[in-house]
Amino acid sequence: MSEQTETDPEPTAEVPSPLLRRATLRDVATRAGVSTAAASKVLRGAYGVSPAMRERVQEAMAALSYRPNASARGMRGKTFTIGVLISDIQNQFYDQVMSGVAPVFAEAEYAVLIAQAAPSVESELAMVETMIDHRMDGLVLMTPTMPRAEIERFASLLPVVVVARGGGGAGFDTVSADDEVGSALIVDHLVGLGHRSIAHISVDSPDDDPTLPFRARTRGYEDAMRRHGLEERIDVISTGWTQAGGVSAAARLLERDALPTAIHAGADVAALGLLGVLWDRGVEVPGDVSVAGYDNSPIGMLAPISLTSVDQGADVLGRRAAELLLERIGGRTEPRSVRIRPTLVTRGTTAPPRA
Amino acid sequence: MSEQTETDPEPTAEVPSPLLRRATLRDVATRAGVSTAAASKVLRGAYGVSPAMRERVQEAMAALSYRPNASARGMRGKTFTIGVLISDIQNQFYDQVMSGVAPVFAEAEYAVLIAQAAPSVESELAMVETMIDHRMDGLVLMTPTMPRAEIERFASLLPVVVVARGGGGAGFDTVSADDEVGSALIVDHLVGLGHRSIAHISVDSPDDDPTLPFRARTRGYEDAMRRHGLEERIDVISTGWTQAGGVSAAARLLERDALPTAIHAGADVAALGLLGVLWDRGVEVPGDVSVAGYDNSPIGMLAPISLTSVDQGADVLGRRAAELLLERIGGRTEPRSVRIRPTLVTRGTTAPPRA
DNA sequence: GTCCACGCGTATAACGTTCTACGAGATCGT
DNA sequence: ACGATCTCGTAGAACGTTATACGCGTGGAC
Repeated sequence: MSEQTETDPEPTAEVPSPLLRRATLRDVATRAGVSTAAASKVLRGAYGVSPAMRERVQEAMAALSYRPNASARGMRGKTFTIGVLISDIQNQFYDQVMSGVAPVFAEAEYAVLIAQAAPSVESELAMVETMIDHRMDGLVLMTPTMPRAEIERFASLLPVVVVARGGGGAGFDTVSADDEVGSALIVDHLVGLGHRSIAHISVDSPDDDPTLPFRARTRGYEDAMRRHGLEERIDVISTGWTQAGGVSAAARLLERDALPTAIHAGADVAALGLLGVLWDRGVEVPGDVSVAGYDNSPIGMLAPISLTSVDQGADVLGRRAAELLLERIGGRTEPRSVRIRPTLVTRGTTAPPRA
Repeated sequence: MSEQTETDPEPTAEVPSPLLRRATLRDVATRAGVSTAAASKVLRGAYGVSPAMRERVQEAMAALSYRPNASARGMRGKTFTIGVLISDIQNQFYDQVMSGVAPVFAEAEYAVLIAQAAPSVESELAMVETMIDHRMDGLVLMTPTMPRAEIERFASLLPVVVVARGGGGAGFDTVSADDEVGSALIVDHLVGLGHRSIAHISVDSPDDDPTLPFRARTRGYEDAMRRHGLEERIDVISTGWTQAGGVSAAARLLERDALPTAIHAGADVAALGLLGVLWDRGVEVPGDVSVAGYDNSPIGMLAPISLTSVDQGADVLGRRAAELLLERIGGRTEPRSVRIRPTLVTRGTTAPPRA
């Protein structure tokens, strides 16, 4: 609307109608008495700047509280922004992962923006496309359920790291806890307590990609059962790893003549839904039935719940993922695959079966 | 966490493509045999396109699976992207709000990206700046704790709607539940049960802006106490509305000679932390002390917790916020302020005091 | 027949960066 | 003394859109 005067006495008492009029690199350059190219060099820490010039430009930037326009940057160079895809933001696990991710990118001066996907492959794909539209410099995908081919396709466009879905990839990195091992930890623990009738809640999905967490954990459960000579007792209930999934699993179990003596719920959220129903029906935990979750979420630690679970080391997962992504942005192309060994956390919901 | 193993799968067959080579509007135009200006018109649904041309261009877009470059768009026009600031992503309340926000923007063909702030004003400011750097078309701020002047400043740059922090604003809209009323609902409920000794957990913060939720809820508590002639019994413990805040509030209370007969925890998360300690110490709830939360989060509904709480209508809050933001983007400048009446949800953690 | 409005397209200048050239001095080896 | 080299700085062309300003037929009104 009106022209900008540098000798503006009072910092605008009026409403600034020129939507989004922030200082630009050209403003900085003008104020510092150099070319925009020079200002850009200072901004990027590029070669060819004298200490004197750097000083002046930085001063001008501070004085104008200059902030680089990410859109403009995205047109030619980098945006210094990382995109994170989270499907189930409810799940505290991802929040814990983020607490590992955030400081690494903050340290490297990358901004982080999160895209929340609805629980469907289409939504995941759409959100990833959106992040690419915004020219993010790299992507962290939290337990994507999309086909691996799609992940490869994205990875051919920009650096990608997948968290909590193992198996490695040709063009991207993966960071995950070993779900088969974690699942076996639970079975071993329950068998060690004397259980033989152990049910497992899995996810009802047509996708049988072996790297999907629920496939891996179910495989770990089945292998462990076989290893203990309990092949006949393998008992998988496929609903879903949500609170609702736990509720319907409980309903199915309660329809039977007898409950199993232990349930490996696959995820804490599912265990919570399951526990809610059991408690309501007066089923005693761990008296009548032992219950184990997976993820070691903060809620499960609460005294009245005290859920036995498996810790995936979420923050470590997040930190390693961020580090790998930075490496990839730095130019590495050989894929890497980090696998963390999960640990069992024994609490009050598991105990020996009633004699 | 235990140590991890790192394996490197077979090296990449090849580096797939020149990073980020997607179809551009020019490609579309060439394929359709028109100018880029024409293609742009079709893309934006602007005036001056014949049905035939529209047809051909749309066909070309589909064939090339064209996606507009948000960075380029951001340089001149809009990015069709909304930014959401969430401070405490742990808190399920915001997830519920998002479930109201998302469909509205999806319908209007806006993408939504989330910035997660650490719990500090500096972090909030930095994340908002980041979103402006990316030339978002509008911002939804979830319970920002930054000074109102800062919000006004941002609102002078782009459309802003504030959720769950009331009071209205000069240059932005607000959508919130009435915290004073909600807080009074709890006090009335407890007094109705016969309680007279009712403590309240608030937030330890130097900021006394009356629109901050914790100020409003504490005000509501105090007013209600006065209204019931319990002015002398006003008892505010300022720690924080987090699980940890609940834990330290519990510690402070247990140091005393006698516990209050009821506690208005201010937030479900704080109530959970509080409950954990009480349960551990063998304090019976609601026998020895009644506890009420605020937010009506899914965890509190779980049978063994069964937390009395206040429902803010999170999804309605989210939907209205999104609608208001779209209006603002559409050109409205008069501020609007939506206030929702919260409702009490009575559950198992509140009961009459022991005679 | 002229005039003008209208419908439909195109040409082109931004937008704010990055980055490749390139030039002007200063420094240096011989 | 004289190129060769290095250091520090500038010019200017992208990048992919949007939006303004035109141009050019058509056809209706007079």
